[in-house]
Amino acid sequence: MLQAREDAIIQTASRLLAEKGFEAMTVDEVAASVGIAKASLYKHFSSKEDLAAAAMVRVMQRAQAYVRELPPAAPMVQLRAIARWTMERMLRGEMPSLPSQNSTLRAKLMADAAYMQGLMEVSQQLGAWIAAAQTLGQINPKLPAIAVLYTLYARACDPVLEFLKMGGQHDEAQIIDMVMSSCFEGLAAR
Amino acid sequence: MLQAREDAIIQTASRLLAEKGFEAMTVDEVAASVGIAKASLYKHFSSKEDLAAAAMVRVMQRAQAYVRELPPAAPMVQLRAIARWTMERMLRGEMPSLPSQNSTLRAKLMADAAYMQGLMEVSQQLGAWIAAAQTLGQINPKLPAIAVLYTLYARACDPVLEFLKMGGQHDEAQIIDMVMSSCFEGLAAR
DNA sequence: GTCTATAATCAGATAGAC
DNA sequence: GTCTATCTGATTATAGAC
Repeated sequence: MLQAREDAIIQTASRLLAEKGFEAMTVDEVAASVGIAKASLYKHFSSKEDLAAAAMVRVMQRAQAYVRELPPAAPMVQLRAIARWTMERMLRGEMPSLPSQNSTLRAKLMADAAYMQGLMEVSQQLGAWIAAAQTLGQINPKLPAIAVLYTLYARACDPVLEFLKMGGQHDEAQIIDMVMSSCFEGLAAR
Repeated sequence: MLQAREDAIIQTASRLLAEKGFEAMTVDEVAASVGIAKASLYKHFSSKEDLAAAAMVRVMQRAQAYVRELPPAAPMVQLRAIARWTMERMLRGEMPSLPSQNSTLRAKLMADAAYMQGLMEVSQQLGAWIAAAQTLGQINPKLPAIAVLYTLYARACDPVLEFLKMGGQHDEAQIIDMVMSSCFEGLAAR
C-alpha cells in the first residue's frame, strides 16, 4: 500500500507535469490532488525534483516495456508503432515532458541509473531499427540516424498534437494519423 | 532613447524567454542583464506578462515583415523559406516560445491587437500558399491545411534543433537542412 | 506515515527619494 | 525615469504532535 500510494502520487505528478510543466506545477497542488498533506508527500519524495524525476523514470520504464514487448516485425513497422504509442501517451496527458532547459533537473536524471538504463536500452533498440530500415531503403539514408532518433523522440512534446486537439475539428485517431503522415511521409506530396 | 531602452529590454527578455522559458525567467534577471534596476523596468512594462507579450509581439512583427518582403516565387518555395527563417531564429535564441499551457499569458496575447493582427496576416498568407501548393500537387493534399500550418509553426520550438546543436556533430546549416528534409520530405525514403 | 502549523526563501510588484 | 529599499504573496521544505 506504500507502493500504491507512491504510484498514485507519481501518476498525479505525471499528469500535472504534462499539463503545466515543472515550474508551474506546485507540490501543494500534487498533494491536494492525491488527497494527502504536503508533508506526507515529502515522506515519499524528498524534493520536487525527486518527484519529477520519478515521473520521468516511470514513463521511461513504460517505454522500455513497450519496446521490449513489441511483436517481431519489420523495422519500419516498429518505428511507426513507437511514434504512435508516444503520441497516444501525449494526447492522454501521460507524457510528463520536462523543459529541456532546467539543468539541475536534467542533471538529476542523468545521474539516475533507472532512467539512464531505460533511455539507453530504448535508444539502442530504436537505433538498430533505424539503421536496419535505412539499409532496407525504407528510411531516408541521407538523414543521420541520430536526427531520425531525435525526430521520433520529439513526438512526445509535439505542440501540433495539442493545437489540433484544441481546434476540436478532429478526433484523436485522425490527429495521430495526420502527424504520423507528416512525420514519415513529409509535408511535400509524393 | 526611451524607445531604444525598451527595445533593449525586449531583446534581452526575448533571449531569456528562448533560453529558459517564461516561468524560469525572472524580472531581476532581465533587469540585471539590461543593466537597469528592476523598478525602472516596471516603468516600461507593468508586469512580467506584459513584457513577455511585448517580446511575442515583436517576433510576430518580424515574421510579418519577412513574409511581406519575400520576393515572388512558387508557393512551395515561400513555405520552405518561412520554415528556414523560423529555424534560423530559433537556433540563434531569438525565438521566445512560450509554454503553450500558460493560459493568462495566452489570453493577454489573444487580446493584443498588434499580436493578433500579425498572427492573422501571417496565417492567411501561409494558408493561401498552402492551398496553392496543394492545388499544384506539391503539398500532400490529404493533409488538412491547418495541420500543415501548425506543423510549420511548430518549427519555432522544435527540440530536435537544440538537441542536434548540443550534440556538436553538425553546424547550424547542416542541422537546418536535416530538419527541413524531415519536415518536407519525411523520414521515410522516397 | 499522516497531519497541522510554521520556517525559510524567492520572485513579482511597489514606495518614495532624487 | 532611475535608483534603493521594501512589501506581499506564493512555494519549497521542515518540525513536531499523534
